[in-house]
Amino acid sequence: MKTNPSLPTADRLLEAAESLFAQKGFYGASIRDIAQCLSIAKSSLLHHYPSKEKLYGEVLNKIALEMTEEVRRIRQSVNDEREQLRQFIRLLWENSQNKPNRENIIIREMLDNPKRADKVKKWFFVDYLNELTGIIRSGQARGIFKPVVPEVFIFQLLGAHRYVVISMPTVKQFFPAETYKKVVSEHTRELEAFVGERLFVK
Amino acid sequence: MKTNPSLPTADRLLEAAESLFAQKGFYGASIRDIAQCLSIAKSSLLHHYPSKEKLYGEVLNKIALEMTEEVRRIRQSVNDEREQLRQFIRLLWENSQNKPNRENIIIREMLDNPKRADKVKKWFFVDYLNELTGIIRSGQARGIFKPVVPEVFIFQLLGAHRYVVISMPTVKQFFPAETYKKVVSEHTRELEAFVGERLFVK
DNA sequence: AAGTCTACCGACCGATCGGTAGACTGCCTC
DNA sequence: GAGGCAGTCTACCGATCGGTCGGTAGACTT
Repeated sequence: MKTNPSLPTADRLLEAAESLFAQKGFYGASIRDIAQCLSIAKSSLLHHYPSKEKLYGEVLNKIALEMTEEVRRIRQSVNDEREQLRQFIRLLWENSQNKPNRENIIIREMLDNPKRADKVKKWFFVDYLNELTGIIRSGQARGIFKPVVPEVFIFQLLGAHRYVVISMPTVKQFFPAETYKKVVSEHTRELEAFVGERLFVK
Repeated sequence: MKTNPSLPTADRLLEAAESLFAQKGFYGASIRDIAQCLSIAKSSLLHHYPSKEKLYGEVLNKIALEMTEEVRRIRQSVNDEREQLRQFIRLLWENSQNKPNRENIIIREMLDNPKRADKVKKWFFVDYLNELTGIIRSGQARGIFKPVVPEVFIFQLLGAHRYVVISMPTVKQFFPAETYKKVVSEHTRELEAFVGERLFVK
């Protein structure tokens, strides 16, 4: 794992932590390994982040802020909610290519959250989800979306996408190469068809 | 964590292991804790399963066999592929209620698999997935299903379901109680609508 | 020049990890 | 009754975990 050497140490640690937490999960990744990515001592990491939990929290927080901001930008740049969703699906796909760690960490967080969550007042991704359900509600108010339950629809859309993304390495390994190619090329098309048929009023 | 005391120790260990691996993942769960669920010593566990990896593998294998068998039974009991899929969705929902550990373990396995998989000849869930894509292919051959890519469709369907299931605890905690109720009550209805609109030829 | 701050280090801590060795116990078989 | 075997135990191992400690080098302030 390489990090950008021109960044401050604290930011490079966030990068390395994001990558290792994504690969191995909270328990599987050790702060020694994370520090080792920058060739610094573990105690130096603990100088920047007082505990492993805090470091993990900062990683989640950074991801959640970035993702929320991305959706807000889409909502501001276009008015039509149908186009907002199309752009959102494109964004999902781009991020799964450019920032593949995100999907892994988010899903791991959902799995581990019930055991850690009592310490957290507000969950990292509430804002993000509210932005997304906001798009649905707004479209429904204008009569161009069917009356689905916004939360269900968004969770299913995100699930359909993220599950495919985290499945990719497995598909690549255990299924024919042709199958893998088809999954990659047809995935977003299918997502768009799902949204179009299930949500958009004809 | 309680296990059924009338079962052989080896089976009770599988039960306990399934539960703990589901909750904490492979690294987060310790064989000490698993043995403690039965109030036996850790070395007694290692008498039944020679290593943590082997135990984990047995858990996965058992789950995969059960799930594959469930789908096979559906395929044998009804002929119409549309009805097979409807029953499969019902099965997904029932299992998410009765055997909530499964979804967690499967998703954790997909996340961790790339790092562990080199030791495995054949992936645990290949048969299961082939049964499911088989339903799609069979329906397409009979002209009652649209020409989607079977693998993409199945992965998206499974993803839409499993993501919602693993999100439930989080939704319950950070969203209004009413939202949680709506997600529970509308989830399978939405899945059925997804299949109906996206797959079935009208 | 003295004091202060940031960044970093190696040494060390208690706890826990997965796994091993050897002894004991009760049951079945010869 | 002897021997084997399955199942369980206590005791222990080396490795690694997250975290603390005292201290150092250098930049900046006053």
